[in-house]
Amino acid sequence: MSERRVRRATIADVAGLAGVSTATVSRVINHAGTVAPETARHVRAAIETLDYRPHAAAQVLARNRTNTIGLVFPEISGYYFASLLRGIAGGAGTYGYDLLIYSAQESATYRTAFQYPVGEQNTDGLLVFTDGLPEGELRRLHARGFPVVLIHWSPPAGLEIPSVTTENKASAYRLVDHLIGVHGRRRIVFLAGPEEHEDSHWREKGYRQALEAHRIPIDGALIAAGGSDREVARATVARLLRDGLDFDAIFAGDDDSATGALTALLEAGRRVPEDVALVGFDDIDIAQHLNPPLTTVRVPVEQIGREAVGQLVHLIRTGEADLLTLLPTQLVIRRSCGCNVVH
Amino acid sequence: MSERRVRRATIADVAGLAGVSTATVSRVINHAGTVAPETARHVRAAIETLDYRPHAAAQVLARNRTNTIGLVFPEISGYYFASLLRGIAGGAGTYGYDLLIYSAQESATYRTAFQYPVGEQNTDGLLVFTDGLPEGELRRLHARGFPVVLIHWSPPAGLEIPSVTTENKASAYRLVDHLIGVHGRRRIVFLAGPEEHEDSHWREKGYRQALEAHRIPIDGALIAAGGSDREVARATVARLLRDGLDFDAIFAGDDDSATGALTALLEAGRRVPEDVALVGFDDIDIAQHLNPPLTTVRVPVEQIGREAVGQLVHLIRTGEADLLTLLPTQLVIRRSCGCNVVH
DNA sequence: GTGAAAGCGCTAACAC
DNA sequence: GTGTTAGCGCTTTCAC
Repeated sequence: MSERRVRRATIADVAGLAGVSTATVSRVINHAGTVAPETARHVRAAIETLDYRPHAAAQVLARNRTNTIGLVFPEISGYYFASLLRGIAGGAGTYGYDLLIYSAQESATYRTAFQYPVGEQNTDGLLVFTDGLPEGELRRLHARGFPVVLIHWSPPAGLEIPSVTTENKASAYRLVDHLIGVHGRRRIVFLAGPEEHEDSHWREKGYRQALEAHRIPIDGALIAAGGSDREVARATVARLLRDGLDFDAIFAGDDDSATGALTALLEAGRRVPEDVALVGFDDIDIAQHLNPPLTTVRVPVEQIGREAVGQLVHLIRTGEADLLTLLPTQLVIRRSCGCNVVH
Repeated sequence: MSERRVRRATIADVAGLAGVSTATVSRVINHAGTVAPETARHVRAAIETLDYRPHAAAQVLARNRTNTIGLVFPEISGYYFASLLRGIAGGAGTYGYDLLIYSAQESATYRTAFQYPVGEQNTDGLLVFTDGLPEGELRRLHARGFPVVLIHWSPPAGLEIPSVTTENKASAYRLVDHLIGVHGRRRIVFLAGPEEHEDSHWREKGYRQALEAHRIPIDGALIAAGGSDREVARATVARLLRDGLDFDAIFAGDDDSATGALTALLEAGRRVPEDVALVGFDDIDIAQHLNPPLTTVRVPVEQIGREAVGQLVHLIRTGEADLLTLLPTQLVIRRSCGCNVVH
């Protein structure tokens, strides 16, 4: 197919047709200043006739605000991401901001420029998910006083950048405590995420504290890589099983990993939870549909997204925001831990 | 925390510091025209010193192109969405376009304006997923010759708008044919999606043709609502089971529904695939981790996203694009259909 | 209540 | 190889 483009109407065209000045048209568009009802009607009629849309860039230039929020993240994947984006898109909509997104994974190929595709030049503020931006860029933005809010990670040392995340440590503690206290498990595997994954770090802390509280010595052999990646978790658990490691439970770090761990367990003929209890973290949509349904911690992902937008908008408008927002979680007991719940 | 904003440098500041005109700075920024190497070095030094970033809106206004692609969709959810967005974000990056996204779910609250938050005023072209935009807006854009590409749906009658989707009917046919031909199933439930869900419509066509090919009469009782929503699928299958409907297989419409159907089946004590064979569509990440692993059709979701961007960019740049792009699928046999595959 | 006009920061045509 | 300058389409101040 092929198209011929139609010339777009400008504010001057509208003004001409309505027999008023561009200033008046602008007032009508923005519901600003005072315009006689009759005049306004003419203007609106002209807008309709010409199918006029204010040119966004021209407005931005004149107003000196973009009315746009930028979102940066390292990679797009999984249920978790979709929920977070839903919250962010919803929040942006609520506050009347547009959403410009940039995923770091796409960059390498073509970015030779000296700038990120999203930043001060095209947004009023940035939301950065986990380690979406290198420290240098973060420092630069901070030095310029450009509004930034972090999601699911903390600023580098010395940078006072607000961040929004969830109560990882205490929740992990409760989860592992449940495994030990209620189900008598003592050889609990923890699948740790990558170094830079802060959530995993705090969850491991909670895991360790729970063991200590029950006077169970920490066994390094039980802590293995696999958090935050389904396939890695699957491979890791398969390996532990092959190696004949003795364990009676797995805390998978997150639900995605739990999924992989479950597959490995079933493939090896282990019964869950009879032979090995399994718990995750996040409560992604699929958790309740696993077989057995997964015991986990519900993270209010969508709400985290909304809250982050709220903090950012506040920062943009007032220059102020809470340095740390910690959203509460909830233990979700299903069957994979050994409980026998009707759900 | 609180911030003080720093004044941003303009092209004039850079020109001043480097002792050249703004035109020269512009040439350096855009690698356009000719600039003496020595001069360019000075300019770059000035840019560095002032931490200068070209104001995006000013560039847009002067160039008369936004270099931005808009993405519109009705709702954000599931693995499918994440994969699609990954493809789109990747494609946009490859072609050097920014990505502005808008989810219809956010609108109602605050949009009183006469325009969608994404359109001719702030993008060079639009990607519209399923029924993300009402027909009226589509017609308006089309009338203006504004570049639009549809993903996973067709244009309303009479509108020649390019669309990118996948081979639904033929794939559904092969899937159901497998259930009948290989596993001897004859009472196959189909979980249909909502009316406006085109994919579901074509998949149902494939389902019907496969039955006909095997001379199995279509039984209306076997076609029930539930496609494209996990919870609806679960409830529907639970009801069919309660009602004592006789069936030996389920074609769930998509993997999300298959997940819900599986839960309902297991809760009712049915064995999959022994009592009831189950197949899905899409091959979302989780499909292989279900228990039993799900037999399904692999839809190249990420590639669909990339291809859509490719078509849109071509349309923007040349005014031409393919009216229909149909991406091929692949049957993925796992165990939920009754096959006994090592995977 | 309305209009004139000065920018907003940049690009690109043209002149030198 | 580089500078001058006229827009790009809008908002907003200041007059009237």
